[in-house]
Amino acid sequence: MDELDAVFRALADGSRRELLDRLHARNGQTLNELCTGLVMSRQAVTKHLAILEGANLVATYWRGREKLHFLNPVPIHAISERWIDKYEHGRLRLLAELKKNFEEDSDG
Amino acid sequence: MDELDAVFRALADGSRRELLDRLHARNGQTLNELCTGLVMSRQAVTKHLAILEGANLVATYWRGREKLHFLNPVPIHAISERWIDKYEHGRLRLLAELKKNFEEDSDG
DNA sequence: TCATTATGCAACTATATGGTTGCATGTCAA
DNA sequence: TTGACATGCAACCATATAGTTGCATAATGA
Repeated sequence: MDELDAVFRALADGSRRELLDRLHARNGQTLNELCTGLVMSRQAVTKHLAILEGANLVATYWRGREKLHFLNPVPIHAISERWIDKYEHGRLRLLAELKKNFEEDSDG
Repeated sequence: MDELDAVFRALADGSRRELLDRLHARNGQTLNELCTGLVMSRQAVTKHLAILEGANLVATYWRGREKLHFLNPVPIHAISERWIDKYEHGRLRLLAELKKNFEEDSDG
């Protein structure tokens, strides 16, 4: 369960989700490439990427002096399967409960 | 997109995910019921529930002096559809890219 | 060789976060 | 009516987080 926690925490930040989106759009980018167009400093991006790496969402390897970043979709698949699906299954039932509750509420 | 951010942030904390799990197990619990068995104070639970409410993950209504909490599955469905699915679709391709990259790496 | 480029490391800062405690308010039931 | 119960509100605290700046290191290429 601790792996899930790292992933959820990593995904909590919008800048990190944007970095993932950029890698999703074009995989294997260098740090500098990922920095272009962002308002924050390179160091800030480095830190975000380190957190994504720590959550196994990004894998890296060195090509000369460049560090290439690759998206690893496995942890996202994991939270989808192990956590989100649980809520999706009972979704219509839960919605019905909510609705019923609000109806009772407005009835008095 | 700001709604997604609130949901991701709300889900980042393990205590909050546990509260959602408890409501998923039994919907409509009062604050006191949700507190039982947890190590933190009632006030801490209140704050967590407020954050979940702020992200629309939990809906509440009053019955006398008791506050009932209901799970709202819609935001979880939303992040699943609007964010996670995007990564799930290209998942095998992304994995293949990762694998290929590591093979090239070990080749030299 | 040497300047340039790509990145890392460390120290520092401001604010967000998760938690606490104490007291107030409103509802229920004897 | 009054005490107990369920919850809210506010102040406070320690730590985590997101960001910065400055300097160091290593690869590239002219």
